[in-house]
Amino acid sequence: MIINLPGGNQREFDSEKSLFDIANEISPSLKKRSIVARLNGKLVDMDTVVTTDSSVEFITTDDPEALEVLRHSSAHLLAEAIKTLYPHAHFGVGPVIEDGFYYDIDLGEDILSEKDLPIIEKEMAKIASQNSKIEREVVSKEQALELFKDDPYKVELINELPESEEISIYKQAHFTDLCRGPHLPGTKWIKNFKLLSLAGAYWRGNSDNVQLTRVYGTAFFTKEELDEHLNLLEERKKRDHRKLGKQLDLFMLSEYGPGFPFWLPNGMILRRELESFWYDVHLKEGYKLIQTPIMLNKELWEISGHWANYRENMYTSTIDDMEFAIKPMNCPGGMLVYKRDIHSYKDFPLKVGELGLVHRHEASGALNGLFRVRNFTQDDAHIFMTEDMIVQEIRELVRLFDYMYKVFNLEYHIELSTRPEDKFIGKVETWDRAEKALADALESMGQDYKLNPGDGAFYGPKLDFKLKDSMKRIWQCGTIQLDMNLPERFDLTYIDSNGEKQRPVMLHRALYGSIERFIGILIEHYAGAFPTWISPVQVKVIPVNNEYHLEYAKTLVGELKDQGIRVEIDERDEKLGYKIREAQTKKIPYQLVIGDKEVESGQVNYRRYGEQNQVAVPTYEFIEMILAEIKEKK
RNA sequence: GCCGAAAUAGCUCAACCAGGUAGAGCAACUGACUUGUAAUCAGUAGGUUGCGGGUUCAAUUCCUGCUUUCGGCACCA
Repeated sequence: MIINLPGGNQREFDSEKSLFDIANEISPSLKKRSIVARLNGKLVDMDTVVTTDSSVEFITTDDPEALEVLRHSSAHLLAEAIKTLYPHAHFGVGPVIEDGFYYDIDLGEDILSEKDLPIIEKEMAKIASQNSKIEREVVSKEQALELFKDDPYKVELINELPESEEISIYKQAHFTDLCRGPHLPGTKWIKNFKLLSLAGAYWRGNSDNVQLTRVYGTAFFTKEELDEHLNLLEERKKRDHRKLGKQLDLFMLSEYGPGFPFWLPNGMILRRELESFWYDVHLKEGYKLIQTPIMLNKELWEISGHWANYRENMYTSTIDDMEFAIKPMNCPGGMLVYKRDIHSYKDFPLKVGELGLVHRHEASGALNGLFRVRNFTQDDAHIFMTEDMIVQEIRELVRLFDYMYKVFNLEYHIELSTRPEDKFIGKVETWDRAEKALADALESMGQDYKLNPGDGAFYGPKLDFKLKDSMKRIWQCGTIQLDMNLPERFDLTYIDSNGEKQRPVMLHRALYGSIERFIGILIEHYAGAFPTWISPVQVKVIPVNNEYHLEYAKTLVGELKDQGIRVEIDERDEKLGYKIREAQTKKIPYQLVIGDKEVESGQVNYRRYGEQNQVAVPTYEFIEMILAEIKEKK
């Protein structure tokens, strides 16, 4: 039997051997470090016996796959501990997730609270220290059903496994789980783990099903890595935009309006900067700007289809015996504007933008700071054109989006969502053409994207721009959606070169997505230390001694204000250190300390936020520098 | 919406487990100090303990309904 190893090496063995033995033959230390192995491309347990010529790659603790195995086995260990403490517990699923693992558990009448987590952890550690072997066994469906007959969730899973699939179970000490594997050779590897949180989670992710208790945890091979991860979690909490929003006086929320954010003066500056940037860019790009009403007659929403499809999320009001709805989207209003005029193919592409305030009644449990609110401003635009313009327009948009996101140093990836399986309107051929147009545009630019089959809106395929925040959550911000529905429903037309009426193609697109959410992401992205151009206060002037330096400081503030720089002076009778500390905690980009030296030389002494060194420059030089920085959006 | 947890001064938190009508730091205000890169000192004021109901001689504390927030789930045209 010949075993091919990575790097073109080969070993020959007379008889069948377990992967343990093979690793041992290569080197005892390899055996010690190996968690699982890739046998002919498939990850398997170390006690797997190899009988024929094969390729083998040992996965050691250094490989990323090993971490997943560790976490998967940690989930089993968690289950075993729970089973020990709560013998009546039934188990759902316990998979590995991005930063750890979880297990869904039915505890019957029992309720777990955070206080129980350390107790469970202790039990886990106790079991792990016994170093029981984790062993795989293949069973028939009947055996599996018999084995898990008291576990209703497992029975459900077993019954849904395809007949062709081999059913395996994993045994460790006093616990056996239905599992595909692979797993660690033994529980002794599980040393550095932590249970993090509890949550309710619907069985199989369906809200019609019962809710199980989900325990989240994480695990690493070394204590250092675990500590580092836990520190990271702490760090992320510090960046939480809700916390920073409070500290930096950006926005507030009130019980009187759950999900309706209030913008404070500092937050308004962020908004206004983002909005005026948006307006500038869009005017440059040839967009026309409009504003449509917040509230429109129910009949309009019947035409648009929102009344039938989106009513649950709409706020309504009856006025003069007529029913009105507050707009959850801007498009129907935009349609009315389009229909006001007769359009020619010569007008195309017609790009119409609107920063429109929409209201959506989101589920109470979904609300989350600025990330999920009930009223928000969409930076919407509708682009009307002929079908053969699609590829070119998409290219233009991807370029525009890329430019805007780069200004903020934001990472993103694009997803192409295609026709839903059953719920869609229009002809399949039209969908195919539209999807191809989107894909062609991306490919012609060499732009990578992920395919999201069946995830399109019912009215058309879309490109979503997903930004990653500091909590590693993915947020949909930008979106480009082809709409094959509204032009039809509103009977939009244009006159083609033959003088005949035609149906235009329409794109919806949003770049920030929602200004509120985008600001939330920026707060966390910058940890509240905004680049100068959007910073609510750009410069803080601090006189060393009011008696001698206040006058000069005030003159300086005047000069900066004349240049449009947002500057504040701290003229309180406090120690210098006190005022500096406050300027630092408010994360103001530049603090200028004005004392004798500056007054005498006509200079300023600045310190950039996040830096320790102080720089003395002539006032005009400082002004030139900061103006350039603002202009370049740094 | 669902599961679980929480709500005390403007902010961050204590007192609650074993009921006896709340305390600290920061911020605010007053005064003194007159300062060179992250907190000067002293004093003053600040609370219907989220809202309502119940148990009790007595409720911030125990029970309960509601509201909001947090962690998730579901949702997210």
